[in-house]
Parts: sequence; structure tokens; C-alpha cells
Amino acid sequence: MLETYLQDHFKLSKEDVDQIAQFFIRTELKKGGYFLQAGQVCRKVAYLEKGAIFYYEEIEGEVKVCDFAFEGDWLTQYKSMLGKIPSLLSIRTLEDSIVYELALEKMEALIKAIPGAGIIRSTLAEKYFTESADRAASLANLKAEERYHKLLEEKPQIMNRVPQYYVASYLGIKPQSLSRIRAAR
Amino acid sequence: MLETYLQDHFKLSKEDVDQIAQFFIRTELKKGGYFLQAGQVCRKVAYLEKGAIFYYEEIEGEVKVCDFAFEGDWLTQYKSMLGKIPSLLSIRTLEDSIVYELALEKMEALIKAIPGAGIIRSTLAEKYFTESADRAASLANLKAEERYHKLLEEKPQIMNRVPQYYVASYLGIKPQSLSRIRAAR
DNA sequence: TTCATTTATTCACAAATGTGAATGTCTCGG
DNA sequence: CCGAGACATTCACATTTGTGAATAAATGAA
Repeated sequence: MLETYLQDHFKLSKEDVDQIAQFFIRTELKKGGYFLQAGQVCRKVAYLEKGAIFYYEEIEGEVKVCDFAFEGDWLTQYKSMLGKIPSLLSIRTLEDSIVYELALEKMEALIKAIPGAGIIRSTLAEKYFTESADRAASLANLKAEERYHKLLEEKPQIMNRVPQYYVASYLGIKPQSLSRIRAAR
Repeated sequence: MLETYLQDHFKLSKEDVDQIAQFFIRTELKKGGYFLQAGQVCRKVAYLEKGAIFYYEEIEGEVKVCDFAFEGDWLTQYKSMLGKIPSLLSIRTLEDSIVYELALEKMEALIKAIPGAGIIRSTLAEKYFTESADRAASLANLKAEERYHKLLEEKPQIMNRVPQYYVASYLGIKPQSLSRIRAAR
């Protein structure tokens, strides 16, 4: 529930939460549907109420996965939104999903109108920056098997909800290598 | 020159630039000096006027380099500054350097006072997010030799100004492997 | 259900990177 | 200028990961 989430995570008053929640639009996405297609400028952020999402870039026909999201996560393509430039990434569902979308202009208006609402934006910035820095650090400093186990701890649902070859791509290895790692014990 | 930089990159009026520049403090750092030490909360951003800088984390006695900066780059530890939490990273010079520091409160005051000044903050956010996302993508999708050549294109001065074992660490490989890659042609 | 397609596993071998040690080179303080 | 310590290179060998192919298992549409 969006309101519950906002109240629990952002310490906003009931009135603020209700007012803020009005600007979000509930959207259902079928499995395989797009939250954002490569080439579009991202003009929204969203709360993922239900479902599973992956971010990827297609390079020379290869799908390169760079992030996943599940219930309770936020969605946006920060770089595209910030720079108002077409996204190189696509953001797509892995399951039927429900998102609450907040248009960029509305977020900006909200932040001006309601002092506490700025935390939504900084939460997104922190999330995105932290995650990609962490992923880079893992890729640079851990071997594939360690990255896999770290990912299992951070996102325990992952092997149940994501095709294994997407997980392999995210880990920076080939599907066969992930199979091998999983087979060892 | 800080003023020149602000004017050229941020399209601010001469008056705004002069006013903004007043809040920066010029600081000289000796080779090996710290801009930020692990454990400190980062409460500043800075423009690197001259010199060379590296960001690293020390894990089990190992130095893990995660970024470099040279003249014209901006410095801060975004995660620590945003979350007001102690930094895991240290930021340190590789040469005698000159930075212009802007305290966080002053940046916030500036942004309120001068409409155009917000671009400083969003430039920093974009820089940091984009760089770590790019580094992650390189580490996941390219092999060491390709990462090395990409780095050479992006930061041509790097091999002249940074000890090679730090470059290796940044690339996610061992110094011997970087030697081998360089020896091949 | 059935069957075609997609996804996962396994294998043998190739290629990339790590490891430890020996050696060579550079740098900077005395 | 010298010499010690830091840094870079090279080598032989170990380990990790990639590759291509064969097979098995899972999935989803009719």
C-alpha cells in the first residue's frame, strides 16, 4: 500500500501522505510490459506495489541486465530523468505488476508545496547511487561465486522470480558459469 | 580558475558567479593528503583546481580504488553527505593539489538564495551516479583489456599520474595482469 | 494434455586472470 | 651520489570463467 509505505518510511503526517498520494497514478503492467523503453526520456518515478522488474541495456543484440526491483522498491531512470535525455536502458516487468507512478512535474510541485516531500527525491538519489556503486565494488573486488552469494542475501527471492540467465548477466558472467557455481554444493 | 569554470559550465551571470565563488574556500593539499578520511561524515563538495585525487576503500588491509579525479572535476562523497553517515571511503591526493571547498550548509543556502545555483548540486549528482553506473557496466560487460583501453580514452593522463597498481585496482584486476595487458602491443 | 520453444545443465576444452616468486627499475631522502 | 623501499615486469603454474555443443528440464500456447 502506497500510503502505508510513505508513512512508515518518510515520517510524514497523515495529511501530507494523503495529499501526496493523490498525485500518484495506479498502473497495471502485464508480464513483459515496459515501464520505460530505451529511447524515451524518463519523466516519472514510481513505487512498485507488486511484481518484479528488470533494467537492461541491449548492446549488439545482447541483453545486459543492470538492476532488479521488487515490491517496495522505487523505479526510475535517474540519468535520463535528470539530464532530460533519451534512456539507453529499458525497464520491464518479469511478472504482472502494479506501480504507482508520479510524474516528474508533479514531484517537483509536491516538493515545493510540501516541505517533507523532498525526501522522496533524495531517497531515490541515494538508492540509485548506492546500488550502482555497490554493484561496481562487487564486480571489481569479488569473484563470481561471492557476488552470487551476496546477491542471494540481498535479494533472496531472486532465483525464484528471475530467469537465471538474467541473473547471470547482472552478475557479469555467462549462464553456464552460474549453473556451475550453483552446482558446486 | 573557479569563476571561469562556473561561468563556462553553468551559464550563470557574472554577478551570480562572483557571489557564489565567495563561499568557496581555497585549500592546498600536499601529496598524500586527505580530502576526506574514512569515518568522517562528508559535509562539503569541492572543485579540483589542480592536482590528482583517488577515492578508495580499505578492506582487510587492501586498498580498493573506486574513482579518480583530476583538474576540473568535482569532489565529494555523495553517499556520506546525503545520508549524513560516516564515509567508508577515503579521498586522497596523488599530487600536491588545490581545491575550492564549499561547505554543505553554504551550498544549501546558496541554492535557496540564487536560483541558478541548484545546478551545482544536480551536476554532482549526475556525475556521481553516471560514473558508478558506467564503471559497473564496464566491469560486468567488458574484459580487463577493454576496460583498460576505455579508461585510457576517458582519462588519457591516467598512466602518467597514477601508480599503476591503483589503476589495476580500479579496473578490478591485479597489478601483474595490468602489466601483462600493457605488454601485449 | 501435447508439443514447440525457451531455459538450464553438463561437459571438454580454450582463454583470461590470479598467484607467488624472481628480477628489474624507479624514486626520494640522506 | 647512494641505497633502501616502493613499484613494475616477467615467468611458470593454478584457478576462474568463457565457449560451443549436446542434452535435459521447464514453460506456455493451442
